[in-house]
Amino acid sequence: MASESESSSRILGVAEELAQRRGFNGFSYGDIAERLSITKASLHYHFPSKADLGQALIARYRQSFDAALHAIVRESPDARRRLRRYADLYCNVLVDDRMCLCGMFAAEYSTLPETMQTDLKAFFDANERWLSRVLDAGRRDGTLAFHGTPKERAHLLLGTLEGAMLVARAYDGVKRFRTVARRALADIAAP
Amino acid sequence: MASESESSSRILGVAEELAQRRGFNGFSYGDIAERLSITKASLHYHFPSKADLGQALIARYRQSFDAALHAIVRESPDARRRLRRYADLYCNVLVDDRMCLCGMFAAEYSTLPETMQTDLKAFFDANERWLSRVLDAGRRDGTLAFHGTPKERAHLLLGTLEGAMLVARAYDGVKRFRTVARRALADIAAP
DNA sequence: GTCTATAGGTGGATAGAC
DNA sequence: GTCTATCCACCTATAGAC
Repeated sequence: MASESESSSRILGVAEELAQRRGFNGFSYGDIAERLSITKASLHYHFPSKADLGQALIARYRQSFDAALHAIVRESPDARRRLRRYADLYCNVLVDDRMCLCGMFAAEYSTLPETMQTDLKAFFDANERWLSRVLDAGRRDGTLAFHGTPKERAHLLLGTLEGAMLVARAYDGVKRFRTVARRALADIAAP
Repeated sequence: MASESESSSRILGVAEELAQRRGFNGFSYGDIAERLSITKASLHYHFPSKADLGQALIARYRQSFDAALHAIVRESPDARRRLRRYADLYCNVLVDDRMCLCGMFAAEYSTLPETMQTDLKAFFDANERWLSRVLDAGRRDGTLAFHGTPKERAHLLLGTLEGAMLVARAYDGVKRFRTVARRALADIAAP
């Protein structure tokens, strides 16, 4: 893993914002260059092809997501609290008028380079493994109650949050998202 | 409402497929022209700008969706059965390796022309009105059971189905979608 | 309605100087 | 690492002949 130069991480920050707001096919090297007041050629020095840039975006996003998940486990012992904080991660993205990076890339899936497709699935897999464990533990200790396997529930919950986010963005609807997310979590809380 | 020429509807058919698979920013007049063995200039005769094409796509999609919803109401009196058939609409899109047209456009929302944004919201509004009514009726006659308002539930259900679709497509996962959709519907079936 | 031809712009990407 | 300059492919869109 290359230790990131400051230039690279500034580039990734701008690219991430654009990708989350407009999609991978919705921004160009020109857009990034303009915002950073550098040239497109300089960008190609750091990320030779757009596929490289996209892969770096997913890697970075995943790292920060993983860190957030670890923090949740460390700081919140209760399963319901963990899920609420998980949903808050999505919410914080939405208030900044962004879509989840990987949800956005999922929409564009068939147009992405293979490397990005592979890393994208790995991101979702990691999310679902984490959710599965939290759901399983919560049901065992009696704080959660739901039908089906934890894995199935994890699929459902991930889909619900991504989908609620997707639709809410068209309505500038952070409030809408919050209501839906709370409802979804309340449904699996033990009575 | 212009009665559609045969050329126009053939163009829309191809454009719809491309839009559902690759997104509005993921296909071009050139792609359509190639598949229909005509020139790009001919396409511009029928749809002067890409915004016009996009608007026509949403209008057409909404018409066929509305027709399907009416058919469901006509043929299925039971609320649970109606919801199952509603989910089947999504499933039939997915098996063709497509995403819901409007779910795809929702991802690209901020890059779309204003006219398309407006029509997109109207599509979701209509869907949620229909779902609300079905959910409300089902709870009244005792076939469904859920917390919160029918409108809230409609938001949740729509988000869940769109999101499950979004993620499932990355896994070539019709089966995955079906499982998630069944689970979501089972959650609101009366015991 | 469909064509040829073309305009005017932007996309990702590279060569080579500094 | 960043620049200028440039390549070539592709994009949406238009003019005008048939």
